[in-house]
Amino acid sequence: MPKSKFEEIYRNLKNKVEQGDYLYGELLPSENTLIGMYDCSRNTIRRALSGLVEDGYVQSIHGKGVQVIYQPSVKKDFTIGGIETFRESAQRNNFSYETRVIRFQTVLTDEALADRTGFPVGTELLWVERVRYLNGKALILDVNFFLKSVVGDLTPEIAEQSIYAYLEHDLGMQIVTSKREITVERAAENDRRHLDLNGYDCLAVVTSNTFNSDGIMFEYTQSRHQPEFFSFRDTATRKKS
Amino acid sequence: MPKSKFEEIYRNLKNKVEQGDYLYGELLPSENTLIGMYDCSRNTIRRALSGLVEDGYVQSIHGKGVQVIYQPSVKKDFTIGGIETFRESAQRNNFSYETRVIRFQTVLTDEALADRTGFPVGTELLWVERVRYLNGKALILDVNFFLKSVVGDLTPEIAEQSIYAYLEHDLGMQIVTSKREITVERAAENDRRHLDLNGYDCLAVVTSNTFNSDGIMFEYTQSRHQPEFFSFRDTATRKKS
DNA sequence: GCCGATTTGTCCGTATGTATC
DNA sequence: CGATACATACGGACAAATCGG
Repeated sequence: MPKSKFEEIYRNLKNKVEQGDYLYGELLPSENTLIGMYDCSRNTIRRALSGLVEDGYVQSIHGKGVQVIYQPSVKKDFTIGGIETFRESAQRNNFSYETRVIRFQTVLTDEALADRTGFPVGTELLWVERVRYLNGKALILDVNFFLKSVVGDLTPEIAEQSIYAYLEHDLGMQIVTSKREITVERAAENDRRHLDLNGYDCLAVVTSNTFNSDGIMFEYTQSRHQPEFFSFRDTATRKKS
Repeated sequence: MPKSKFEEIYRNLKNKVEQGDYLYGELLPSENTLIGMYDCSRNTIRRALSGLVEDGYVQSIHGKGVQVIYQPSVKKDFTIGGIETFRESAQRNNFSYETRVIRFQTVLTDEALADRTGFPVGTELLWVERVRYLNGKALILDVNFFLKSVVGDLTPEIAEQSIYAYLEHDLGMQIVTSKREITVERAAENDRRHLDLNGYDCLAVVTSNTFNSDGIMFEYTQSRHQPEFFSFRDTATRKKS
C-alpha cells in the first residue's frame, strides 16, 4: 500500500526526470495536464512539484511552465547529502565497506560537553567512535553522542552494523530533522592515528544534531572525512528579502 | 506594500522565534489558534509553518503540535548558506571587506570548459576572478564564469562592488536556484599566490551553478575559501524512502 | 483499555491574481 | 486582447496521532 498520493506523484515524476522522459531545458506538462494524468486536485500536483523544486530537479516559471534543470551527474562520487547513512552511500557507489568501533562508553554531560553537543549538563550519553573503511582505506572517523535514555541497549555489535537501521527498525524511531554544519579543520592527533590521510593535513568535518519524531534531540555527531572522498551537494533557492 | 500573506506570517513567526517569544522545546500556538491570530485560512498558516520547518526552526509532531527546535548560535561565524552574497555575509558579521578583480576577460567555451562549467561548447563567457578581503586578510578566491549574453556590459568597476546587486537591481534579474557542491581541495599555485592561507594546505571549495527566473543557467562559480572562516549550515529533513 | 477532544496530515474544489505568449 | 499557466488564498472534509479522563 502506497504512502500518500502527492508522494507517489512526486516519485513518479522524479523517476521520469531521472530516466530522461523529460529533458534538461524542457517544460513539464502543465499543472492542468498533470491533474488529468494523475486524476487528482491541483493542490496535490503542486505539492509534488514543490518536492522536485526542493531537489533542484525543476524550476517553475510564472506564466510559462515548470522547467527541468536536472542534469545527470557524470562523476560517481562518494557523496553525502540529505540524511543518508554511511552504508547507503557505500552501497550506492558499489564500494566495499567496514566499520570498526574504537570507543563505546557511557559518559555524563559536563559543562564542556554540554557546550559542544547542545545536551543539558548532567545528561547521560553513549559515546561511540567508529572508523569507516571504504575499499580498505580508513576514510571517516565518526564521533557520536547518543541520548542514553533513547538508544537503550545499543551494543558495540550493532554499532559495527548500522545504528540507524537499529533505531528505525528495532526501536521504531523516526529521524526527522538534522541540523548540520560543514567546516574544514586541521587534522588532530586522533585523526592521524586512525585515518589514512594520504598527505592531507585537513579534514572535512560534518557536525550535526539530529531530532526524532518526538521532537527530542537524541544525537550529536561529528563525521570527520578524509577530503578526497568527501563531497556535499545541495540546492538552494533564494527567498525574497 | 507587503508581499504575500503567508510570507508575512512566516517572517513574523520567524522573528518571534528568534526573539525568544517561543522558546526551544516549546510548542507554537496550534494552527487553529494561529488562524485566529492572523485572520487567514489554514492553508496559509500551514504554508508559513512549512517555511519554518525548512529553516530548521520548528518541527511538527503529528497530533501534538509544532515544536520549536531553534537554538540561537553562540558563535558568530562567517557562514554561507542560502544564497547569500559576500557583501551580505561580511556586513552581517561586521567585518570590513574589500574585493579586488584580478581577472576580467571574455572566453569561448571549449570542450574542457564545457565539461567543467556545464555550458555548451561555443558559448561566449565572461571570466572573472576576484580576491575577497575580510579585515585585511585575503580569504576567498572567487572564480566566476557568466553568460556574456546575459550580464551585458558588466565592468570591472561593478565587479569590485557587488555583481549580484548589479544583476538584480540594474538588470532586474532574479536569481532563483543555485546548485552547489562543497568539496575540500589541496591548495593550488593560484590559491597560494593570492590568499593568506595561514599554513593551511587545503581549501573549502564551493562550486555552484546558478539559474535565473527565465530558467537559464547564467553562472558557474567556484568559491575557494581559506578554511578558518568557512562554515556552511544546513537543515535536512528525511523523506520516507 | 476505551472514548472524545485536540492537533496535525492529506485531499478536494473553487475563486482570483499575475505573468507569459 | 484573449488564452494559457503558475501563484495565492479560502473553505470544507476526513484520516491519523496524541493526550487526558
